[in-house]
Amino acid sequence: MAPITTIEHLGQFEGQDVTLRGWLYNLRESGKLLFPIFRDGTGLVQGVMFKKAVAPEMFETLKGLTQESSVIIHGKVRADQRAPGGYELDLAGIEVVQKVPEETPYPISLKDHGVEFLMEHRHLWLRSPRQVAILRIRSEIERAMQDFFYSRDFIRTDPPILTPAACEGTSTLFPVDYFEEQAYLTQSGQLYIEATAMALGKVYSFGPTFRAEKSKTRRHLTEFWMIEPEIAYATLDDVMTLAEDFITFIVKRVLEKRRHELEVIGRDIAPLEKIEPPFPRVSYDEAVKMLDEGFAKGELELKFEYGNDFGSPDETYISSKFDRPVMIHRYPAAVKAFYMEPDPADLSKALCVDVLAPEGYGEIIGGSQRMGSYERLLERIKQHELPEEAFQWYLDLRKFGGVPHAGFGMGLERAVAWICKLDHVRETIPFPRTLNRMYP
RNA sequence: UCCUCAGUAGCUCAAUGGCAGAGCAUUCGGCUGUUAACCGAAGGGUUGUAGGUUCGAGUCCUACCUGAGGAGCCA
Repeated sequence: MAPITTIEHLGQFEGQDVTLRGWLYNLRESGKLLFPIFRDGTGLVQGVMFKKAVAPEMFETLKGLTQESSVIIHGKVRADQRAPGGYELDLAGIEVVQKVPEETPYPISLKDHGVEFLMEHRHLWLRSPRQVAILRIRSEIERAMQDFFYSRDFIRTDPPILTPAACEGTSTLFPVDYFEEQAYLTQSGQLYIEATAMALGKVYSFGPTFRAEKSKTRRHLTEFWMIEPEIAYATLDDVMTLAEDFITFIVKRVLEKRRHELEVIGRDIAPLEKIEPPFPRVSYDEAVKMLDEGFAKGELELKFEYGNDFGSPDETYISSKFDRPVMIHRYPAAVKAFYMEPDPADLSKALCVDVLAPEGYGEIIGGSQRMGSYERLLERIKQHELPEEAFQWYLDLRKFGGVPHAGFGMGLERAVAWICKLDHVRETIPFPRTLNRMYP
């Protein structure tokens, strides 16, 4: 019995008989010759079957096979200049595991399809080479992120998904009936990992988060994955440097391990190769100057009003001026979250940072130094009309050995979309949840 | 919530207000090196829904439904 292997490892078996287990991706025929293309999740390989080389039933079996039928194939690996992957398989045998019925052919043909159709068949769309490549890159990024934090002695702590109260207002939360009580799906693990950071020093969390915003753009999902480090005795500068090293580490890992997948999706890797520290650090005030200049030159349609948060077009404009991620820091406290520490040099500003990805992908990281003072935090909670009782535990962190601490959160799907240069974040996650879609 | 665009065969799209079509997919036939193979044939339609204008509506008008991506908000 020939050894079982996968398409990505075929090169190790040149000249030998092997067994592959996968699916029929396409079938071309030319008279007495059949050219099936198989896929197995690791790649594509073309098989060749001459009518005279095999039993007549074998030839007819393959000839009648339909797209995406599952098959186990046996054949000899042969290097071939004409093959895109460098190898072909001279077929000796084929076992059909399940044949796709002719009356219900596989719906996703090799031609173009529209977004709605593909999303309706997401469970099958995932099989296409492009989607497989993207998910392999996503997996590599997930692994790289965690390798990065483990190599720096962070401990992973998992915050709850079900939470008792809103941390920034209820309008963007999904309510859940929790027995007799109202609960919500978390929109960030940050507040909880501030607590675990006080227990363990350097921690991170990685998990799903939920936003009920009615946003329908290429940058939004209602369910997305976020990785959040939180560090005791850290300042804004510390997390800005950490974010820079973090992004660089991830990009380098993808370039190292998933170069083939980047090729499959047609990603130009030159911009990724430029990702090196230091990243430009631009204060809010400096960024506003850039926007004013942009408006004066006619490169921006609307005049930016000082004190506002940046909109999407503003972020795109600023990031377009740099060839690597740009870190914008010290926004007006009024437009940022209640838990951010004020800048001692200008109390109207918050010690916070947004990292904007290059190539128009917008914000991928948001971080800050957290409020240290019990009294000031309590005042902010009251100002924002948040339920004080629900935040008692959070206030406790400032009462029992409070220390300066800081952290950030990165939206995984936006990072993957940028690294893969995708048009839409929906392709970065197996089953995207958007404003108008929960199926499949 | 607002703005813009789109909905015709299983899929991707055509059709000046005048006979609803092509490519792919499926089925049948042909081809010994095909690269989204190619060549020939067949089957396949409640033109998103409901009204309206008209001799006549896929096409024009109104409302609604569904979807898309942009604003706001955000990672």
